[in-house]
Formats: sequence, structure tokens, C-alpha cells
Amino acid sequence: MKKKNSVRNRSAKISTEEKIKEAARRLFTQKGYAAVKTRDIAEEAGINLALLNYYFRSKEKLFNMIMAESLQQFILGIASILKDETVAREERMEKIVSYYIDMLTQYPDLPLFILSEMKRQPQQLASKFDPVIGSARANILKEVQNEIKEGKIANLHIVHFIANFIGLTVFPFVASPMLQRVAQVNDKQFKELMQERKKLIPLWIKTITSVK
Amino acid sequence: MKKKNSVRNRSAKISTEEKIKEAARRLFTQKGYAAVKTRDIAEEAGINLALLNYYFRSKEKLFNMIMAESLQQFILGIASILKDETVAREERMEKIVSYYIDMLTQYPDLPLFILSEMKRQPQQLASKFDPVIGSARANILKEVQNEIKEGKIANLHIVHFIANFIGLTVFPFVASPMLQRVAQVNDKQFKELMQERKKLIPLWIKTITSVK
DNA sequence: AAAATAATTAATCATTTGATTAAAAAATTT
DNA sequence: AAATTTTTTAATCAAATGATTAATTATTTT
Repeated sequence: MKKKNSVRNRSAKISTEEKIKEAARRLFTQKGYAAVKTRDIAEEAGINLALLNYYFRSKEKLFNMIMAESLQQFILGIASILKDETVAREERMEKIVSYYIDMLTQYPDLPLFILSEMKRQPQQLASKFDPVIGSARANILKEVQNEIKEGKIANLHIVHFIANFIGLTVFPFVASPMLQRVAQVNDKQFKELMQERKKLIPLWIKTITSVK
Repeated sequence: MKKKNSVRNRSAKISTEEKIKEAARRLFTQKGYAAVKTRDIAEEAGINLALLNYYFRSKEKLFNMIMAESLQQFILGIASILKDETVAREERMEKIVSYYIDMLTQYPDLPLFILSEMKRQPQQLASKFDPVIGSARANILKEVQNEIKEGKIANLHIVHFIANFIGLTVFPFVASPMLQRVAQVNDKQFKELMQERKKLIPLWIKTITSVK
């Protein structure tokens, strides 16, 4: 059986274990849980099938590990920016949009993967949002409500606020196959347009939420 | 073997065939191609497994049929509104948003299903957009470009225009599990908020595209 | 270097899964 | 109502799939 924490273990094990994990991450985010076979992962990682179970016990456990990390990646960066009260809300928004767009450019499959799998097991996955969001949620909500009271921004339900903000940022990546097709835009152009949105989205949100 | 077009056939056949198709539609849109087993469909439809292959030859053929119909449903209504040149662009936009939101309220799983499967087989599926979009595309594109020239709306790349428009409309439904969780909103409230967006989105698009 | 531990492999298992077959039941035609 | 055709069913197949096992190789400890 496996015993971790030996010296030899540490260097060699992490290498194969990491190989499997990376292969699994690529495939799972590309095709979703059900469409990926353990043998695909083994082949993609260049290892023997049995090693997958040796290191991760089962397909499902491996998947859960990867999903947890993907969620973290998706949320954590944002939460940290949200919490940073040294910068004003507007500027924080610019930072988040910029952060998101860079991340999505690098990992364009991430959002559709998360959204799809979140529908598969809503309660279990969505609950992982709570601890990370939790603290930031109260702050940002209060801030927005304050600004509404002060008449700085329009009186919009927080759902509209969040949906618009994340939707404008994330949706183009989720729908890029369709978008690029319809608008006849190649990958390079698409990336440039997404870069443009770093400046545009905060501007748009501002005009949307500005009181008339 | 099967021979269609007999009288008896027509009434009875359509009934079971339709039962299978509806069950398959429910399951496929909920869980995606790979996660649905033919036995699930048979059970959901309350029929013998062999009947699925009797009527549809294979899981894949059944799926393709359903996907084609889903795409139609998603695009066709919009295309018809787009083509209708009797109403002005702005008003047409309101109609489309309203149409979309009503449809998405009724079939909330549709967009994530289409987006997911479109990633699985981009060329094959996306090409089905072309004939439907094709004709409308040229018109709307020209119109928008005209309005840009006339200085009526801001000079935005068509990708931004489409991404914003569809993103604002569709994204909340795609992300509803997360959205509802984070904003602590129940199903009824969520639906009400989506109804609100029928008026809000055209307004927002207008302010976004208005020249400063 | 011998012993002990950990990593890797090929072979195999038990289920699951998509699909088919041959026979039975139901409906239609003659 | 007999013959024919269509629909439905239970049983079965072959391949795919997740997982395990027992043996082998590599590494670490003593």
C-alpha cells in the first residue's frame, strides 16, 4: 500500500500525481465529468490506469479534488479583491474585471465547466461558495446599498447588479464558439476584443447604474 | 421491420415515439449527452429499451434530432423577429428580450445545454446557426453600422453589441444556481427579477450604446 | 548490500451500457 | 376471421468502463 511522506515519495510521487491531476483537469474542464473516461485520463497523463486509482482511489474523488480547486481559482482571487477595502468600489470593480478577463483568456473552459457541474450537484458545489463569498458578500452588499441610499447609483436589486457584472464579463467566453461564428471573428481578434472589455465593462456598469 | 404511414401506425406510433423524444429531451437538456444512459430514457419514458432503438436507431441519432430542434427553438423565434423590418431596431430589441426571457423562464436548461454541446462539436453544431442567422445577420449588421455612422449609437464592435445583448439576457439563467445562492433569492423572486429585466435590458443597452 | 517500502505494470473482474435478436402481442389489411 | 404488418417485450451480446489484484520494478531505509 501507499505510504506518503517519505523523502523519495515527495519528489517522485508529486510528479506523477501532478501529471494525473493536470491531465484530469484538462479533460474534465473540456468535456465534463461523464464524458471523460478514466482510460482517457491515464492516456493523456501517460501513466498506467491503475495508478489513477492508486493515487486518487476513484474517478469521483479525483474529480471532486479538481472541482474544488477550480472553484477556488474562480472565486478566491475575486474574494480577495472584494475584501480589500483600501480601494474604492469602482476601482475594485476595474481590478476584478481585469483579473477575470485575464484568467478567462488563459482558462476559457473554466466557467462553462463550473456552471455545468454546478447544475449537476447544486447544493454540494454551491455550498462551497458560501465560506469564500460569505465575508465579502456582506461588505459589498452593504456598500452598494449605501451608495443607493446616498443616491450615487441607481436603485437596482443586487441580483441585477451581480448578473450584469459577471454576465458581461464571463458570458462572451462561455458563448465564444457561437459568438465568433456569428460575428465571424477569429481567435486573435476575439482576444483583443476581450482586452477592450477590461475598460468598457466598468464604464458600462457605471452608466447602467448611474441615476438619471 | 418498421413500416410507417399505416393508419394505426400514425396514432399509436406518434404517441410512443413522442414519449421517448420528450423523455430524452428532458434528460439530455438536464444532464448532457454523456451523462444520460439509454436505459434512463427508457425508464423516464416508461417504455422498453429496445423501442428506443426501434424508433431512433441509436442514442446518437436521437440526440442529434433533439439538439436540432433545441437549436431551432433557440434561434428561430429570434430570427423571425430580426427579419421583421416593419418595426424599428429598438422596438425589435424589446421584442426579442421579452421573447427570450419568456422562453428561458419556461426552459431554463436550454442555454447551458446548447452552449455545452456546442463546445463538444463546435463545427457541426455551429454550422446550423448559419442558415438561420445568415439572412438576418447581414440586415442587422448593416443597420447597426448605419446607426453608428449617423451617430445615433456609439461605435462598438458588433461582438460587444451581441455579447452584451445576449449576455445580459441569457447569463442570469445559465448562472441561476450560483446567482440565487449568492444573492439569497428564491425561485419566485428570481422569476420576478427576470421579468423586470424585460424592461431594464433594452434600457441598459440603450444607455450603453448611446453616444456621450 | 540486505531488507523494507513505495511506485508501477499487466491482467483480470464485475458492472454498465448501447445495441440486437427472436419471439409475443397488438393492430391492420384482406 | 385469417393473413399480414407493426409494435412491444424479454433475453442476450459485445464492448466499454471503473476498479482491483498480484506480481514486478524502483527507491529508501537500515
